[in-house]
Amino acid sequence: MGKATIDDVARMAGVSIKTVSRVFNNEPNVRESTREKVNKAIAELNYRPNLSARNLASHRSHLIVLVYDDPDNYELPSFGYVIQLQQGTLSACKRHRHELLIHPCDYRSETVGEELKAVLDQARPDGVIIAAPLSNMPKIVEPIATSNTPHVRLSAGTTNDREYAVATDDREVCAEMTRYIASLGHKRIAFIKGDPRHKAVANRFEGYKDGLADSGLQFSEHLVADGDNSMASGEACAEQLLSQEQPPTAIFAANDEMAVGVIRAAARMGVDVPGQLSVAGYDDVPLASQIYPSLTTIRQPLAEMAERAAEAIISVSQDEKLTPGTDVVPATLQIRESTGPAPR
Amino acid sequence: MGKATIDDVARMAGVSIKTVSRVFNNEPNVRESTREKVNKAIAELNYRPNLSARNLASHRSHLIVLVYDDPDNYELPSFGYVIQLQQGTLSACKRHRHELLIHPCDYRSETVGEELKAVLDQARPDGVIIAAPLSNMPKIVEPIATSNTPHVRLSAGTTNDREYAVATDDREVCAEMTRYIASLGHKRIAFIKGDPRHKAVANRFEGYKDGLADSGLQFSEHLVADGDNSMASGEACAEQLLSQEQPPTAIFAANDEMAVGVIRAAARMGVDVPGQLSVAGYDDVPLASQIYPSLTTIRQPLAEMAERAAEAIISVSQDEKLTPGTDVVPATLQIRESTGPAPR
DNA sequence: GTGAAAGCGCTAACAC
DNA sequence: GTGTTAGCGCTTTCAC
Repeated sequence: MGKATIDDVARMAGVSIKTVSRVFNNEPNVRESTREKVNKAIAELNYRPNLSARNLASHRSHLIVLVYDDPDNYELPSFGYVIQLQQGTLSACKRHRHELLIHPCDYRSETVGEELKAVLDQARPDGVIIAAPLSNMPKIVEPIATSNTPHVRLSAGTTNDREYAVATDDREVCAEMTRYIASLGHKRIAFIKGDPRHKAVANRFEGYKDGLADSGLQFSEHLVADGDNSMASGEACAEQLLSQEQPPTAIFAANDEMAVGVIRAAARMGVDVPGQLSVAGYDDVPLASQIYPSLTTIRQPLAEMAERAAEAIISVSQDEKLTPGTDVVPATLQIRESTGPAPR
Repeated sequence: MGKATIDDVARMAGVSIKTVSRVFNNEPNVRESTREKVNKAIAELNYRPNLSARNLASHRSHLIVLVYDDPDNYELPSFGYVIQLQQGTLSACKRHRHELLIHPCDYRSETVGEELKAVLDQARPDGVIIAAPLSNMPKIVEPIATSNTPHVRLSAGTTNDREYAVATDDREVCAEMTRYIASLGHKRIAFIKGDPRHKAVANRFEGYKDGLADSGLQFSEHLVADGDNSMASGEACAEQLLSQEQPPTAIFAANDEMAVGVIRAAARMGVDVPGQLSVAGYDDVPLASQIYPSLTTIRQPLAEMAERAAEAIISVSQDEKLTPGTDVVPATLQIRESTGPAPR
């Protein structure tokens, strides 16, 4: 009655439980005829090994935990973010008969670290996938890392060469965005750099320079400002850039937060976006499509990234350690209202 | 290091493991001073019981499975549905230290029943929450029922008196909507029925008739059209209804998709909404608040329904059986722009 | 190739 | 009140 145990199968097939275990786990050293007998019994009894028993004995849970920012704090547009992450993870899970446990968390909470530790200690998942922006928060990542659970960070700004991560080809797609802006007729395209500690952000700056070169535009230090990834820094940089004698007609910020800061600064200064100033960001955070004007930005292929992360975890749970390095998945432009033809 | 076991705690507190178990599970018959000693050791070692071991020994997994229609098959509007279900379930889970395993499924798949059985046999969750429309499909519900796992169906059209379920008062709220429309002065209020296979939809029609009666209006077959839940069918029905000699001044559709179809048809026919025609729907899909004019509709409290279902499962996993019956969570009218005073 | 025995970390049933 | 003894259903180790 759906409750067949390994003993039932062993009895029915006339072998020991160990042999059943071997067959089910595709281990070698089983005679073909024995394997068939066992498989027949498994099918007949509709046997499914009890996950808990398996986990307890083998330290493998066939469980993956997905950690992301609680959409409770947002509105509809962020739902797509969550669903994509889930779908990507699930497709890998289904393929390998793993289960997905979701764990949205509020990074503002004091106890979020404790909470995560509790989940990992209790459920002992085979691995954890940490979505951006949480993947960049020590408060989140550290408890997971110290719990010794294999984990994959998605689009982590900083990468540790000893870990495996999944990210997008920041440099290439930033070059593409820059070329797109140039194609609208802009000649003075500024860039706001992000926190220099984030390696990814450095790549974005390189991409911007590549794009300028590709478009036959001159790079100028006057069109570069140093932000720190915060909205406030975006505002400050925008003010600085726009109060020059030859202000830019477009500003490309290394992340959406800063880009939103630019839009706010422009509004305050009476600069029309996109009429007088085009603005672009990076990440396609939910807010990007909510503000007015909606933000042209770069969108990461979340489902595919999550899927790769899950695959990595699953493949490793059968062997040893996640091989260090970063898997790169291409990102795409999301053209919205904040960019338009150059003025005049 | 985060791997403290019950033995470690027992040793540290100078008691037996059974006493630790008792303390952790809040069982009675432990002297207060002992309890304190143990709790101190638990805190010091940061002890978390291993879920698998617990499950194996107690047949309680502290896991809830949420089953819903795979949003892969849909578009953005359905995401809110999924997120609400998840959030409702999660808030009950967090409160009781349970974990949530999600299982979207494609009801079109041949093997969906097998798949569900496999999940339940392996993970042995404390319970399963089945969201509509899957909660109405024998193909989905039956494998779960026969697996003997406690399950709660959300908004199931048909209910079995031996089971516990959570639903909305479709009929009552539809009567309420009808009365509301009548209160605006409308005398000819039409109704568009949905797919007849959905029992819930039949209830909506009954509610419409109740509402007419309550308002002293005559029911007329000429004011009823048969849709199939699609937007296209809403358009077709609207055309049919509006081209009568005595066209209705209000149309209440059994779901939002069809109501949106009505609005589109009206726009095409040059009928002003709500000036000449009031329109109402059911479900409060995201699109309802996005279109112009925004749609007056009925909102199901999905998160709350899921939360109740989870609470029921959790409370029962500590005792015996889900008490049969249907918990009714009231749906509410969302009055927006598409309804207004009757013309003239 | 196959099986017997020993546990994984917990809870249940029953002592004391 | 508290501890002891058995398992839960598997995998692991190691013997055969």
